[in-house]
Amino acid sequence: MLMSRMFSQTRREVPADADLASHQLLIRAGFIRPLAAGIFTYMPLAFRSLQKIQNIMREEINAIGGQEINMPVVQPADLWKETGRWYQIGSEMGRFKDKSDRDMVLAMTHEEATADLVRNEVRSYRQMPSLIYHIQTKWRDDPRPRAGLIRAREFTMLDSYSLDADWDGLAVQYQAHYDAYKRIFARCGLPVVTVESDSGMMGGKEAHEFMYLNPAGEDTLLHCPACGYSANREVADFHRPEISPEEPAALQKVATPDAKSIEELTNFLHVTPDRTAKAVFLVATPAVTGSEKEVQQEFIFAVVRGDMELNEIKLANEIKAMELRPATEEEIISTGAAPGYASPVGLDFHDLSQTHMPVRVVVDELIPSCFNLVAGANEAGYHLLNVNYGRDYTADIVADIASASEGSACPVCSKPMQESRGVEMGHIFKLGTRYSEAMGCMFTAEDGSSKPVIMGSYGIGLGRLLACIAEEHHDEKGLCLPASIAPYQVHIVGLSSKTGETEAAAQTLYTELTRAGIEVLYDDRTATAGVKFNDADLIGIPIRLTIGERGLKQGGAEYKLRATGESGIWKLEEIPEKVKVLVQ
RNA sequence: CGGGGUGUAGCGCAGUUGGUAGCGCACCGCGUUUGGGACGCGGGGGUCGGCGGUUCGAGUCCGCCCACCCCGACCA
Repeated sequence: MLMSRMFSQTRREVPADADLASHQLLIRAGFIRPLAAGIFTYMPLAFRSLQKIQNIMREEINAIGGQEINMPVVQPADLWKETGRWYQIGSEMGRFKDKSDRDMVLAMTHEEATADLVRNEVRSYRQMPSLIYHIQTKWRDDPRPRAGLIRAREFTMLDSYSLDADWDGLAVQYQAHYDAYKRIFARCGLPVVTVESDSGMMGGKEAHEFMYLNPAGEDTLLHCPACGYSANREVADFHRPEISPEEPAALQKVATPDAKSIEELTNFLHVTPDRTAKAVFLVATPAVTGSEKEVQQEFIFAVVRGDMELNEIKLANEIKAMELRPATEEEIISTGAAPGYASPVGLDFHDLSQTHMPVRVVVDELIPSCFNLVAGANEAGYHLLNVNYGRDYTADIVADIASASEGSACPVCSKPMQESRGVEMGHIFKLGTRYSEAMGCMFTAEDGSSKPVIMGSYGIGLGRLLACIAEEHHDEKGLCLPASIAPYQVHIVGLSSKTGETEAAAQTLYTELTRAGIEVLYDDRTATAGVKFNDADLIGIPIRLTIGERGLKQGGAEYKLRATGESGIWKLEEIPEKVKVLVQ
């Protein structure tokens, strides 16, 4: 490629609206251009890198038996109504009507399309195991796109779908993806860690995420250095501390004016947060499948120890809620509780005339083993001392609903865990029969019975991957993408000379390397050396070859490796061979 | 959706008490240059985010709206 003909231009200035290094550099180097919030054009350089990433993906997924297809982005809403996701998913889903007023969906993911395909194609256990995949556009109208390609609204995803006749088969394909994904990230030069995760809107049994550790990440991970346990905070388990027994003391009401928060309360009473109970109020919408009818919301009265945070994901999973939102002050009062001074003590939740909503009390599993906690008195300005679970109140559910945090005891080995931030690069799900049952994907088993197909789904976001690779591989001068995914392998910087000999030598080298099958970006512009060098650093092609009088005098070209800075002289005739060795 | 910020040339920005809109880079022409973002001369480029209001007069003051960015809520 001649740089004088390249469509994209580099920029000297840092774009004013980009914060993250990857975002700034991808724009400055001319890889991407924004069209709207979270919507980008991939320019020729990014397009080439993405194609290389795609080819790595194809090789790895084909190697585990994948067959590439291409499913539509625009889909009839009927499919999504069948699985219930039309109703479960909110404004994140792109919806519109076609000319005959039919509800349509912009695909966020392709489980429905896959299930529809499967129910029409798969009849027999003999057709499985099977694995189909595509690399396709997704639309997710994120409430807050940010960080350039890392959190976009429109993006390309590799998503594959495994089909099995039994659970053992799913386990095999799940593990195959786990391994293939690790190879994909390794080949792209991106370090990732795997963690147990929540299955979120996908549903299903088991899930893992592939995380790129980076402070800019939006997920919080817990990792045990001692035994290797790692999980997303959304689902991370932890050992609750041992509580030394105490004699339950008599309840005592004390005035605690203006002590609405745990911090104010502990300061006022001179106790530590672990001696208090924290009440959190939420309104839950129960999960539904495939039905449009109104569902009864319920009021959730959640209690965790004062030094811990409620984990809404765990809670939602525990009570099988589709959606949780904070309760309003009116709703809290209607249960008889006093906002800021609330506890389940002394409340009767059976009278629904006030709340119009059933109430469930859910307490964290640590609470029943605690003694003499401080809790709200359900009267503004007062708390109760010596509240004991069992004696003073009970719960409908006792469960793990608290978040693990830095230092929490590992659920496996009880050693303290560490917290870190990560970007979700890939997510794999054991869907099981969540979609096949809802959409009637049945096959005839060996014994003649009819059974639902057992599915798995697996995804990697391509743009996010490119952005994180850029995040990992850059310096103050620009990008230095790994050779496996760099848009070109060699960047020839052709300097000008009075005699024209450097131009001629650069042109010859360009032709020769291209003929040898090497991808070359040749800077043939009439710009000054500084401009060319700076652009080469910014774009970050792995091997830079400078053709100038200085090098030609020594019988060759100066090479410089972008990633390491290693440099020297290569004789012109040996360049193709040297390059081939390096980019392998 | 809540909080904060920014919208002026392709990019980065300035624009005072309200008085016909500027700088740097980029771009075009000519010339001189040519090893780390050259120089001279000349030139083109604007619905000052939009609509409405105040005013003799609005980039500037007021109101509403929109877009983009950041924090939070949210998020496979």
